[in-house]
Amino acid sequence: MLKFAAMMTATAPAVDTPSETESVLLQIRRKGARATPARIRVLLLLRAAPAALTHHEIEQALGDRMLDRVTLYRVLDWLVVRGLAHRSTDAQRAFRFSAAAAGEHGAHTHFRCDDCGRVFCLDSAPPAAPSLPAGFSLSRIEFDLRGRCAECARG
Amino acid sequence: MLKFAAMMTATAPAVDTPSETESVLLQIRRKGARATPARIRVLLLLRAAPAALTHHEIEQALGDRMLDRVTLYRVLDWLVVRGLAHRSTDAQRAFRFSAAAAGEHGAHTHFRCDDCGRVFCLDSAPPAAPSLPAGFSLSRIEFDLRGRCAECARG
DNA sequence: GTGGCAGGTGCAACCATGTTGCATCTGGAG
DNA sequence: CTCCAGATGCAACATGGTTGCACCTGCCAC
Ligand SMILES: [Mn+2]
Ligand SMILES: [Mn+2]
Ligand SMILES: [Zn+2]
Ligand SMILES: [Zn+2]
Repeated sequence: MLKFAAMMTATAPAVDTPSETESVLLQIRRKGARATPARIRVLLLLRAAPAALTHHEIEQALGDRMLDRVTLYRVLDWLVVRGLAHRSTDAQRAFRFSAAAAGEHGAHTHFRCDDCGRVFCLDSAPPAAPSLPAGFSLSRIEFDLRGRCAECARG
Repeated sequence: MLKFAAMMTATAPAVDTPSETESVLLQIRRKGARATPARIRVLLLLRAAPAALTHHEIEQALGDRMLDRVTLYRVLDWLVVRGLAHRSTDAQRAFRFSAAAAGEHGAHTHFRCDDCGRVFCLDSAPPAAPSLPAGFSLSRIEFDLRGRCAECARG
């Protein structure tokens, strides 16, 4: 599977432009918490990523300036609880994290690559819910498309 | 969460009637493999289960006649590879297994309880796929409804 | 029926992913 | 500048799943 470092340098502009950093810093402060380097760097990464990332991929991407493993888990949990990131579970039973688009809420469509395991967030709105058995209550719809991503299909 | 043993005795008829056993035995032999007690018992269980089960729940349900942990993993893998069972990943990042309905193929709708983690297979057909980015190839649609099941909503 | 053996099983060790407890450190309010 | 709630790092633990290898057994040939 593609290393995230390569993915980033290949497809994305510099991650920590002053404007992006400023935006992230405010996003964090607005939640009434400290804008620590750990949170800032991780949120910048997620916002620049073209797909949802695993804990491991984030570690790789942080490179030499690596955070403690546990701190990274805690930063990610914090981002999710505060609604700044999403967490989903991939086919390899690992969590994947993506930045929540500002103001975004509700259901949300994904494509998961069975080969490399990456999750791509699609724009198209998910379909409406069918009726459920009696007594069941619905809180959220997850509409996942599975197959191979362009990268993996090409290789 | 509800113990599977209780679930079974409460809702299902005897699991190993001669006809069911015979059917399962043939299903296995037709794949050109040995009909071992491990495979037979596990497949009977999956076919009788009202929802997708975790490795752990299957262990519990086997009770005193427990298989080795690893053997159970291998039996489940074998069933999945041969198309006799489905595997999905639940919100607690554990695999869940269900018997593949005979001759069934293609997409397939689920309800996952956020409380007890069980996966219920619904009958309704999933919606059609939206268009994908260039180069992506679709192999399967996963349409999951999340919320609380009747059991958990009541309690 | 009775071997023989490919395929299946058990056991021990291992790995990956995520969590908990606790001592230490620091962002940012005052 | 000081102070401390909140953030971090480190060690230990938990859970779910995998690998390696010796031993066992369903099932086919005879
Ligand atoms: Mn998403
Ligand atoms: Mn199913
Ligand atoms: Zn891929
Ligand atoms: Zn439930």
